[in-house]
Amino acid sequence: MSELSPNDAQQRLIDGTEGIYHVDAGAGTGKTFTITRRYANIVDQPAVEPEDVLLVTFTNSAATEMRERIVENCSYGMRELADAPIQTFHAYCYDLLAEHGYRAPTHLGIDDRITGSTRIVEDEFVEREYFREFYGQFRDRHPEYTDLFRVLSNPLEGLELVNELASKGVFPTAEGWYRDGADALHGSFGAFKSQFDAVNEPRNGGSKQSKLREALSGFGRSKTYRPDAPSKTELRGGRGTKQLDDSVARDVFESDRSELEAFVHDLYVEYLEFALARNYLNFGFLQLLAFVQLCESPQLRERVGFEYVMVDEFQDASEIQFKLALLLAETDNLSVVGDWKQSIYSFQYADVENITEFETRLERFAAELNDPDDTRVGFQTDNVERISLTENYRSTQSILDFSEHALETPATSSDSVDVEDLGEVDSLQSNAPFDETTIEALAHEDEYEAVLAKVQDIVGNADYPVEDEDGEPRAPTFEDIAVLTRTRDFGRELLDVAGEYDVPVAYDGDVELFRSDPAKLLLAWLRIVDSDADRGWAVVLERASYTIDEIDAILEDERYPENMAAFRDSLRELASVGSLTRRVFERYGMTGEYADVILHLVQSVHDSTTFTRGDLIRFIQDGIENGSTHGVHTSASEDSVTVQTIHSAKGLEYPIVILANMNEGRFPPRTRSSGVLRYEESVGVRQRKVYGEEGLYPHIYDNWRYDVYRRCLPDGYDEERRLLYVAITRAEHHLVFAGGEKPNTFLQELPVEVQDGSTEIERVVATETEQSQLPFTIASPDGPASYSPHSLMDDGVFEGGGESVEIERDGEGGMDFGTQVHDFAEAYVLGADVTPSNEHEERIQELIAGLTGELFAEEDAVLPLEVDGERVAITGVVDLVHLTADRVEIIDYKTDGSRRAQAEYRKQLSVYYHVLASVYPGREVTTSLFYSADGERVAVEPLSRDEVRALVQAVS
DNA sequence: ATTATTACGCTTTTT
DNA sequence: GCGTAATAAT
Repeated sequence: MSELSPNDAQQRLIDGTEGIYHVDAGAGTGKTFTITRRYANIVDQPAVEPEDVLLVTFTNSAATEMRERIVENCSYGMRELADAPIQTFHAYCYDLLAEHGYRAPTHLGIDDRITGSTRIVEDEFVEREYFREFYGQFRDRHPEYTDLFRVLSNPLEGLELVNELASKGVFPTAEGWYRDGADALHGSFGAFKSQFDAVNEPRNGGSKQSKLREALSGFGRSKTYRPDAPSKTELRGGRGTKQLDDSVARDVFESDRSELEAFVHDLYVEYLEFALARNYLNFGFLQLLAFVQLCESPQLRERVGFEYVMVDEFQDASEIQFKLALLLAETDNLSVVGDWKQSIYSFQYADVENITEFETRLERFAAELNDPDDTRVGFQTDNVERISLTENYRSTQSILDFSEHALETPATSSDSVDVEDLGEVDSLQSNAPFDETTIEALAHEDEYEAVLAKVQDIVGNADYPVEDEDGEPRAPTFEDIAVLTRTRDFGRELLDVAGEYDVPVAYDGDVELFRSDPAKLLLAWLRIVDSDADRGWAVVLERASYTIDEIDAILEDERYPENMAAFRDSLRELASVGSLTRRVFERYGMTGEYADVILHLVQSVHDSTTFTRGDLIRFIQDGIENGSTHGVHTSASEDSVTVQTIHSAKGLEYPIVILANMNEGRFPPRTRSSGVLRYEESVGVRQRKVYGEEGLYPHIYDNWRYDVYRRCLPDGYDEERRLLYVAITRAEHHLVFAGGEKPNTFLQELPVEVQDGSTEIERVVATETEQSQLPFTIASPDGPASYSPHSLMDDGVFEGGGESVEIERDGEGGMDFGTQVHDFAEAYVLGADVTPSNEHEERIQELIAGLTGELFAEEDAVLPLEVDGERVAITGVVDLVHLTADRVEIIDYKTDGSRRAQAEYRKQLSVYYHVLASVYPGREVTTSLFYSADGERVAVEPLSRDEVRALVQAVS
């Protein structure tokens, strides 16, 4: 945000430090700017210290940014604000419990304590492992719930339900439910009935059936209900009936759920006890216990309560977080700042009604929190001042005007938006220096290619002007463009295709860790160690460049390569999966970020449970299947297009946004609605499936009541429209919508003409100049002046470092054996008609045959280095450079006799590594040695630039 | 114009 | 198993 002085609305908020404020801060309206000024204004009062002001954000990075920007704007320095409560709800709750939460579990009747050693489980997959273990014990302890265990085929749904309840402030106690939790679990017929009535109203002035009746047209299709269920006709009435009978509502709502409720209670409280006994808390429990501790102790509220509470990004808050804010507010100096139109995190329990229904929820929650003997919210809640920030500092007016269409566009052909129900949309006014915006849409069956072609069309094109530093128009570069997508998969695919054409594209976001090479290899070795499983050996052998025929033969005879079998045996002797993991990664020289994160995960799971190899196998398989993601740092290269999900682009801005993947398929997902267990405020806790009576109906039946009531719950496309809105409002100057073979209704209905995309992509060629970017000078490495890998092979003596080392040979082919093999390899890559004359050459041939993409051999693989315009020679030549869309593999052939000189090879490969890494930014560069004696490929970890530089300088 | 039935594609997002 | 588009039936 570049504005220097606040506008009127911002100023009102900055100055209005006292009282309750509900701020509608639209996209790009200088929200952070205003909040930091307001904060500065508050703490600059003589009677107010930073510790009196709670400023809540939803990410740690947002908290850090806030803190930094506040320092710029107020009289306090970074040191004085270092401990100021500018943090996330989770971080605040953690601190609160660490200091005051010792007895928190006892308020729920749980005899346990929170201590300094209580950890937070941040990784959801690690927590799932814990939960699985808990669930196993729970099952054994509760034979009375056999029917529910059989219904709940996926135990993790239990965890999901527990987290959902925790996010809404529904907590168990040892004996029952905390405060009014029991009511919450039952739901309220009145609330349900009004939802029922709303969807059961006939449409088109009575000529058309209600939404509810239409939604139930498939009632009972492909499922079996218990015999007491009504038939489809009984439920809906005959053809021509317009709505369901009123009595259905009561029939659906009232059913005996006592067993389910008891089950949910026991599962919930016993899992909480399990976690506490294991000394860990998840994010939900963290907030749960902080809430309970605050609720139960007026003294604590007195002590930690804040004179001022501000919540940023309030549309991301869950119900429990709203309530926590109320408990922490000592006075009515409470302000919430957010934009309901950007609420896209419902799967993370964000509750958009916190902000759309702020005033009524505030009153209701305050009333619920207050007891006759304990006033927890001690201020008036009926005097809320609303401020709307509408001056936009990001986008052109064309884009801002267009963005409103997102909220009104139908998502499917049968969908319609009721503008009345929409909520208040305060139109934004642009501040852009010029508005030469293009808004266009394209669809092409080769969507990836079409998007990349569009990127190339835009870059350098004066028809797509963006702003330079002085606010003047300039032609765009790759960096100005962001491709936003709904799914990670699309982004990753686009990255692959971009690699094929050398279009500079970088993916920004988490990666699917378990689908990476290190994870797959680890899984393979685990399977080998466990049971010599074929699908383990196949992966390992393939990695070692055995051909399919060879692999088949080896698996058939179970005659595994000796060195591999020996490695397997050594793994079998290891006691822990942690050390096994480390050994596997060591063997392959995998020391990168991926391997580190996997090792860390394995160890964190292993530390606190009895984790076997079998468990680890399942853990990784799970990760692969579910595509579990983890933050792994990928270095951003220079001028390149950013690809990211819309969710991760929230809060960011780009001159040009291409919103891709606008294809059929519902989004965002609604996993919670399809689960077996579900909680909804109006109807309470419900189960979708029920079990037939023992002996009579041996199958699992669907619960017809569930099928009806779920059609009464709000189930629109509002969040999907908001996602669209968020994507559009990221754009400063230009917008492109892109779809594939089957564009979705959004793409068809938005007021923009959809053109046929072009797929003509110009291949980008790496330029010579990039090769001169290495900032260090290369001198001859040590060793004889004419040294090369070949010379080593030729005479078998390496004279580096002043001492001669005799290379041992198996006597397979005389002194120039290595040269022959290399000559064969080079001829083979260059397309000469050669046949292998020994098994070394055969293995190299197989290695090369298995590589797709471009291959550079021998002399072609030499990369001249230029430093300050001077050509610098490197002695030695790598044997093979293998180029694919996303990888550069540098491979040097060795027979087995040369292992002694590995340090030297490493140095040489490292130089190539850095050269190629700068020539092909964005691709993964690997260095390895291929041993033709056993067909094994060994990864070599390249030295860092500093290490190479130090070595080179030491020699020269 | 409205309602009923069938065919088909997809298993998504992340503090 | 679910929702949607396409198609058939009234």
